[in-house]
Amino acid sequence: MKEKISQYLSSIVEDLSAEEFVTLLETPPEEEMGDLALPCFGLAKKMHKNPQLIAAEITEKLNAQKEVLDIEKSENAGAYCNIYWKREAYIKSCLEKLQMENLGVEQSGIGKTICMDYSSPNIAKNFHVGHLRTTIIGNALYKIYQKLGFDVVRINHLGDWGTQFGKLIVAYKLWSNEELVKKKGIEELLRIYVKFNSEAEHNERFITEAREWFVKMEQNDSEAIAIWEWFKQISMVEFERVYALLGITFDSYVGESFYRDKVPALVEELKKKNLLSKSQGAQVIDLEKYQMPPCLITKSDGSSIYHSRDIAAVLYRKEKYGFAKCIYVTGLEQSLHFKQVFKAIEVMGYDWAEMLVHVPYGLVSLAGEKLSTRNGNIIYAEDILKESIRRAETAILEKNPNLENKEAVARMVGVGAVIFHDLYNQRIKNIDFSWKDVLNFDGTTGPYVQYTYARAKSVLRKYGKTVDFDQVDCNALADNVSYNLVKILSGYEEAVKNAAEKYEPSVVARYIMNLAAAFNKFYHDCAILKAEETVKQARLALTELTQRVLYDGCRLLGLECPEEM
RNA sequence: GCACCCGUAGUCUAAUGGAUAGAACGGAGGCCUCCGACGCCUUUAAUGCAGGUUCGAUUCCUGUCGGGUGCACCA
Repeated sequence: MKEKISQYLSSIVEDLSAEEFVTLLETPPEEEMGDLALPCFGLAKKMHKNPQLIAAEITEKLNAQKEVLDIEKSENAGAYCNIYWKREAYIKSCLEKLQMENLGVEQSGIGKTICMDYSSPNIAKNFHVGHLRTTIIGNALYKIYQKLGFDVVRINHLGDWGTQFGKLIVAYKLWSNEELVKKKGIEELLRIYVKFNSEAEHNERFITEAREWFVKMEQNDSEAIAIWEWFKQISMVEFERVYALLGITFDSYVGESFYRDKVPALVEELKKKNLLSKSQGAQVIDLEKYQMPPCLITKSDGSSIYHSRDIAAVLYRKEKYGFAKCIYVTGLEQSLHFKQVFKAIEVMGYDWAEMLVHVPYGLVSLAGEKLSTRNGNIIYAEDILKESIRRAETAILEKNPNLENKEAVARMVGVGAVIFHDLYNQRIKNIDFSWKDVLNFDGTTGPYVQYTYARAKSVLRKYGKTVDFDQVDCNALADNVSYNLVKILSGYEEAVKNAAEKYEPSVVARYIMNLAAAFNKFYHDCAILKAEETVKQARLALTELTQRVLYDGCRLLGLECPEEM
């Protein structure tokens, strides 16, 4: 319908195409101002006329074409030209679109592959509140791209290689043993890692030894590798528990260690392309031209480093998956690292360097302090999720004690609260972790959305029959409250596209929130089952579609929706 | 020192360069004989500062102040 208007506008205004009008037309800030607005400031320049005059003229012309354009009326307000749809026609087209495949969302990504690198926790460390962000944001983006038809490869690029494991081996040999690690698992690994770091502060020798052990690992020393593999297994068990709670899976767990034997080839390639220079014993790519510190490829002891492993990884991925885009979801503090890696790919002559995207998120702090394993300023992901589930259980016992599958519902609601809390604001914002905020179930929260869904489902259950869309009289939804709900529903596709374009799941989270709020108002103001038959059918149809979009949108974020709660 | 990110009600935050800056939490008050009150309604309060570009700036540019982060052998 908007296209039709744009077509017409371009026919009466010389210098502007229909496409330009589509981008020019905006949604008015207030409901009373109509459904579509054309600001005429820009036209004033081209036409050398007063913008208010132009708006008045266009308004008049639109009004003369009301029938053809499916509009109720057009009104002039200052330099704006406000357009009101014929509600019945508009509602009809919205409802039809939402009944289409994929809720009317165009699958523009079909045939294209996106690699997504997210979560990627470090082996031998606990999965904490910081890892939760990359995991949740990454998962939401994965679902969003998948919805748009992209073929998405979910890669958990495990932090399972590097000097830190040398440290761990040294620490293990000095202060631990097989029995202790078997008994206490990751807790013990963490204990000796912390001890190593504090001891190393006064003793340089420890660091040297750790580097030596890492060199041994890179040379496939059997003892070093055996210990490393054992530690890795212990960690994976813990990570999987968290992923299971979140309901998140990956397509590949190929971590950093996988690329250790691919760095020599990278070094050769760089040498051939004359990009490698020696600096203080290390081999680097000089990036001074680009106002960046050099990109380290091998350390002075010859071992690889995360820059080189990341470069090797992206070359491998391009070869294996032929991605149209490779997305990295990590903390903002790694911005420089990815700038260097992407630039390295570019100077190596790969034109697909522009397909690499860093999607950063803000830092998580605790009580205003940086998270730190060493001094215990840390909260574990599993504890947060479990506490939230407990909190949901308490709420259920209080509000709906007869509910069946309490445990399953408590998990959906508790986990949903944590996920939604992480996705509702722009990812770039820093978060100071607060139990109170995470465990809040009122207002703009996951449980609010889930509750709304359960409410809609409850109405449909009471009705008992399948909603018949052919019976719908769109005039019955022309009141302001219902109409507003229809308008929001029709914005689903745009929200999903927008989120994908900006790598920003919060766009979907906010959309879902708006939708839930609009439905709650509708539910409050418009009796559904008690309305007279024609109106009832129309309202049921609206309830059905709302419920579908809520469900689908929640799925995109990683939230599950219980039928009852 | 250099670079990057962020400054909006008491708090946490939204706003493709557009109309009266929109929510939530908190505070004050109201709505369950009525489809689920984890809901709805009313009320309270904000763009760090100074310039610039523009018909129009929360948004873009410059400077400044405040907070966060990063600057090669950790990831």
